[in-house]
This record gives sequence, C-alpha cells and structure tokens, in this order.
Amino acid sequence: MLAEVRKGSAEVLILNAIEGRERHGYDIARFIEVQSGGAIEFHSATLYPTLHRLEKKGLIVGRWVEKAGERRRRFYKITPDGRATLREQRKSWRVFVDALTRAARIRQI
Amino acid sequence: MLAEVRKGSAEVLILNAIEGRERHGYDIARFIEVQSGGAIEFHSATLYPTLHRLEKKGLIVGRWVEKAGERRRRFYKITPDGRATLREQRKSWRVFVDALTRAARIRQI
DNA sequence: TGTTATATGTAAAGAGGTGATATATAAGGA
DNA sequence: TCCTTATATATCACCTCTTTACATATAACA
Repeated sequence: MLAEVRKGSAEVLILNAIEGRERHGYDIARFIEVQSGGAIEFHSATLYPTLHRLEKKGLIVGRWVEKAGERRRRFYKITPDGRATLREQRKSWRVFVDALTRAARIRQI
Repeated sequence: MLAEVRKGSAEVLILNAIEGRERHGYDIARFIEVQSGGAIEFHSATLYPTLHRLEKKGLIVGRWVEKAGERRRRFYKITPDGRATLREQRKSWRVFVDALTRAARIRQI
C-alpha cells in the first residue's frame, strides 16, 4: 500500500479485480498495482490473509490449478454474495470519500 | 464514523477542523459531523485518544478553559508542525482516494 | 424529576496492515 | 554453471486505529 497505509480498502480492491474474470492471487496484486498507476501496492502479508478471509466469508471461491512444469496457483472467482458486497462497499467508499474530501478539504478548494 | 469504519482518517479531519481557529474536542466532533453532511461521526473513544496522540506528537497544543458556571473544556490549536502534517496528509489522502477510485471503480464509470 | 445536550475520559477487544521470514520453480544474464 | 529476478503462496509477531461499553459531571428543558 502507500507509504502510510490506508486501512480497509483491500477487500473492495480484490473484489473489483475479479469482478470480470477469475484471477490468481499474484495476478490480483499486479492488476491492482497497474490499475492504480503504481500508487497501491499489495504486500503478500496483506494479500493472502485477505483472500482467505474473503473465501471464508463466501464472497469468493478459489480452486487450485496445477500444470506440469508450472507453479501451483489458486484462482479465485467472485460469488453472488461477493458481487452484492462489492456493490455495497463501492457505495460505502463513495460516500466516505466524498465526505472526507469535503470535511478535510482534501482538494483544498 | 460510517457503519463500517474507515481507518486512519481521524487525524486529518481534526487538523483540518482547527486549521482556522482553536476549538475544543466536542466542538471538533460536531464541526466534522456538520462538514461531512452527517456522514462522519466521531465517537468519544476515537476523538479524545486521537487528540492526546496529536498533542503528544506536537501537532496540536491544548489549554484548559474553565469559566464559572460552565463545564471545563480543553481548546486545541494547530502548531506549525501540525500545519505541515496537514498538508502532507491531505496530499497523501488525495493520492490514495484517486488511486482507489480508479482501481476499485468506486464511481462505476 | 427525568431526559437530553454538553464535555471529557478510559479499558478491553477486534480489525486490518506491516516487516520479516520461509518455501519453491522458472527464466534470463554473467 | 551460478546468481539474480520474477513468479507464487504463505505465516508470524507486532503495531495502529477504531469500536463497544462504561464512567463522570454540569446545564437546559419538559
């Protein structure tokens, strides 16, 4: 994440990353880094526990894919519950971001 | 705060609230609530420890004001270090908010 | 007399992130 | 051939911030 970490954003970023198609963990982290223009970087210590937590909650499902001569990867796809949660989290972030922007003059109008 | 708390935003909100003039804790919380249109609400358990932390770091300074027939209040004003930190935190939040908005499609373009 | 607003505070618990460390394979350059 | 880098997953101890709940006290109002 940024130098000073912003908390609670890992879930919405991961859910968004697999909204369109399934991805494995490492790919999710790269995807987020690219989409954010390099501003958001996932540490493996954030990434994997968050994936496990999301799976435990039933928001994503993973499956191991092992091919000969390749490392094993765990691909995750979003569940219907995951999609509903993604919608809620986006809205929740939108409200918060707008409120913070106003209440802390983030853009110094 | 929102139903699901967004972490790490208390400091920038408090510093912003006393950027223009000194305020006491309870007033800071009310100010933030009003400025955010009611979206951000401070609990006393977030507010007071954060004020103590900011004072310990030298970003704000407090003084007790006691008037006859009134409750005691502690008024805080921002220090030069506090102003510098406020500038940095605003920038940091701006970068993060923009990155998150893009990387998690917060506004669902 | 009871409730609400004002005003400050702490303790225990939980959530979420970080730095460090670990393991293992494949690809590419010296 | 050896070393480094990228790929790929994972855990542990620690830290920071926030919440729920509790505590205290005064003033205003019904």
